Amino acid sequence: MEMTRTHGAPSFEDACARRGATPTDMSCRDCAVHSRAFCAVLDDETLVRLEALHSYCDLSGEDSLFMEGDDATYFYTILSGSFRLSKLLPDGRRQITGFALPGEFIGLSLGETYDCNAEALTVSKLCRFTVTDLKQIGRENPEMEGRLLTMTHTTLNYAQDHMLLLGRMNAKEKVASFLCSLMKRTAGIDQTSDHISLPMSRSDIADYLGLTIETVSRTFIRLKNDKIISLPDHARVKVDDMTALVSLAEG
Amino acid sequence: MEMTRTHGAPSFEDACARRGATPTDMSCRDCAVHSRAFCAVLDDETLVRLEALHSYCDLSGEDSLFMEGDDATYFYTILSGSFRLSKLLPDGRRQITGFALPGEFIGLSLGETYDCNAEALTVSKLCRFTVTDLKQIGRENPEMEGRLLTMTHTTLNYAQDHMLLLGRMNAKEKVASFLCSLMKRTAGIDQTSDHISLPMSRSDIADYLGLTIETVSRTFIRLKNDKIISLPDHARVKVDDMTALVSLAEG
DNA sequence: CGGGTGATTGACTCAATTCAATTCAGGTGG
DNA sequence: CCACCTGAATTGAATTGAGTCAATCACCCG
Repeated sequence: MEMTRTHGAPSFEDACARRGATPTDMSCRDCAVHSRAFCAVLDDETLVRLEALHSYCDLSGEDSLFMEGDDATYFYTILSGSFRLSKLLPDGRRQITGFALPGEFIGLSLGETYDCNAEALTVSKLCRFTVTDLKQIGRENPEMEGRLLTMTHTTLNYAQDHMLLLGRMNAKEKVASFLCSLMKRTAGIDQTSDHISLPMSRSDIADYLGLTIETVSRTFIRLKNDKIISLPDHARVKVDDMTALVSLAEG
Repeated sequence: MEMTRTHGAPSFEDACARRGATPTDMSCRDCAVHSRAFCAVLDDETLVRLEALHSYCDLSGEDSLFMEGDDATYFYTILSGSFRLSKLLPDGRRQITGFALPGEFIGLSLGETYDCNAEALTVSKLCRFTVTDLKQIGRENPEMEGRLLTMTHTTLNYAQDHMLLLGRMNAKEKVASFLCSLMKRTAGIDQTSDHISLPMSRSDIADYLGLTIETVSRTFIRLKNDKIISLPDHARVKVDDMTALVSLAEG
């Protein structure tokens, strides 16, 4: 599986272990992402139990959390940072199926193994449970499955919208749509004025939108020439004409 | 919303009502799709209750079951036939996000309204519950949410594989991949020898694969010229070189 | 046997890719 | 502090795979 190297995933599943799980004495109820996370529906008593079962895990940018086919040992909740989830073809072509943000979970899978690759985009902190523990908690707390269902369904909705983008939009619409969704999704988490910050590389954007890096680059320039956005630097975008951007994004 | 006409969805949500719900006296336990459906995990007592709550609904090919934005009144399980699920851009461009087969459910949504269009491909029979009743059953039967979670997760997995196809495969790989998945999915339901039957039109295949009908047509011919498939008629495909087809499909 | 729809085929176009420089930005060490 | 290095991003030129447009064909169905 060395073709993943070409996408810069230097380390493995146990980046966590290497860095050491760093339990803190903060309670689950006070966790910054509690209200957004799967555990939001659990009662206080269960939360206390969770505190005994969880461990933490820190990654820096480009670290791989797990790869498709690895044994699905842990279930993770993102505390801070962001992740890219991807699938690969045998020859290395990559499709990023989504970006995961704080509060969201990663690593839930149907079988024994993970079904996608997960890599940190930035310095990130995760809270993890073993899949075994998670299943046990689920059995004892039926409301949790409902919560996981809702969250999985939200992801499915994103996936379906993204299929429409991949299959039926042109480059300009794809980029506009990407910028709009990035704005919407990060709105609640880190409001950075009117600038959209891009935590991912051009290559990530390309593999998310089904384009090449060259086309992504050219499309940003075209949107700039159309006076719809400005590009203060590589990692930031300022929206100058929101109406035009949204109307492009809608198709 | 008249652009949907161009995709041949002549009727509305209440095709059901028009045709009349046709309750039979068959019990849920004896239902042909019971073991595959969401209700497989419910106990006998609950199944008896379901029998009082459900109604049936018949559609013929091209009938629309519901459209994106319609009030999500019913939750449906497919008893026979097949459906296409799609999303539209305002100008009518369409992406088919998936095909639904007997045993699978359609119509589960996060909000008050359906989030995609659902149309019958063939004569079809559905079993339906009101969303209100379904929620009630869910509250009383926690194992049902787990079942819905698994089924939704399966759909999400298909969606992620399909994103890889849409974003990163060429026409030949897309068509090969489509034929392989059709073979795999229908294997358990209606085994029709070594012929794959295509219940959907070229236009449906095109909108599923993110291609045009012309390209789909040309690609079938190219696969035929490569001696990988034969085309006895428009609605059927015979696989002559499975190895080559699979290796194309993998990318 | 005509009419109509869906599928195929052909000729041409073009949006996006490919390949090849070039520029830019951030980090390092003298 | 600046020259150098490296990987990422941009830019340019040439290519091409899939799309568009326009017939034509094949098959139902009345």
